[in-house]
Amino acid sequence: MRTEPLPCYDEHCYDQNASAERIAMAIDLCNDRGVRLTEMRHKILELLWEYGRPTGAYELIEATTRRMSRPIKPPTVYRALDFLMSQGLVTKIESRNAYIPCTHPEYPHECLFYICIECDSAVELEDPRLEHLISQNTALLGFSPIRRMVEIEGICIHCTATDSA
Amino acid sequence: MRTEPLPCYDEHCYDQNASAERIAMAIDLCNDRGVRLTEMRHKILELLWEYGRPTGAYELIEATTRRMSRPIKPPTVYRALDFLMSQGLVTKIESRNAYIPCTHPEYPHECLFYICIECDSAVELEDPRLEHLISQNTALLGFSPIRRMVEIEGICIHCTATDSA
DNA sequence: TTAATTATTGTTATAATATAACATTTCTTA
DNA sequence: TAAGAAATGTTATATTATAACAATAATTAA
Repeated sequence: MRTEPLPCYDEHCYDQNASAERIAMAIDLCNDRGVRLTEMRHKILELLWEYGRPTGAYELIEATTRRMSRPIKPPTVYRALDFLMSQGLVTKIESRNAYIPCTHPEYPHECLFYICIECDSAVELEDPRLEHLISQNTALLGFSPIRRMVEIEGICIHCTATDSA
Repeated sequence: MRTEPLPCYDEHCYDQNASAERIAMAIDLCNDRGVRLTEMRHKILELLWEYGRPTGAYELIEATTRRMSRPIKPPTVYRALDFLMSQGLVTKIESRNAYIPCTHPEYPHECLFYICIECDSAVELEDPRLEHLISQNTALLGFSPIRRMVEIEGICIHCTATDSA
């Protein structure tokens, strides 16, 4: 069972592991948009990058409580998560009730998550063909899409290797 | 806000609204597989077809309690749902914490759900291209998929018409 | 055909996830 | 600096789901 972050297979992604760079990007992005990445929001985004895997809200509540040496309550963390999601900085993995930092908040995108049920890693991919395919279906149905969730659970390459070793 | 069931756009689907036929199909399928569609499981599947939309577990608990004139507790309903999901008769809509009967339990399939955030309807589509696309990505990642969730939230054609009227 | 075994359901309690409502603090800007 | 807006703190509770063990029903083996 691996817990370290996995590399990103997206050509746009220069370094998925660089938590500090991700935070810097988030700060810039919030400045550009005129929204505030407050201390609480910052800390929670930072924690999510450190964890590098889908993380539950209550795990984040405990982590911020430890890190800030005072009790942080659920609404505080949920509100920060709502903000981060509204800015595309974080995505909720619905099938796990867990939150993961977004690799590419800088431009709008539709992503797929490949989630390993053994090591809990999640890889984010973008695939324009998926968007195309969904667009075709929505046109056929007369459906106006707003939010898309594509989550594929399975066994990642590392755990497959470990399992067979 | 519409609540009646929507037609199925899948060419394999001869009549999505025929709850009785769906139940008959489930009975046959369970017989063939040597598993038991008990009274409780039957009732809950029936309720799901009657509701015709993603339905929460606690809504089902209340409905079975009414229908059976005695208190049905959460574990009973959750266990029935687990069984129905294991047989492909029901799918959980993860983004809503809700359950919906599956249009095509008779053969293995990967489906997409188009969920209307106004009328709560959910249309199930199958699209082999999605499967193909995901297979390509999983091959690239060395990822072995087990379970796939594709949920698209938006506004359905009926609500779009109603909204603009 | 009954006893043993397994599968299912009942029951109680509680875990895990999330939000409502209102008070307080912090930030922005007039 | 005061007023208004935004964010956070706090308490309580809603919602979703499962653990653990008891009782019952169905199936199988003797």
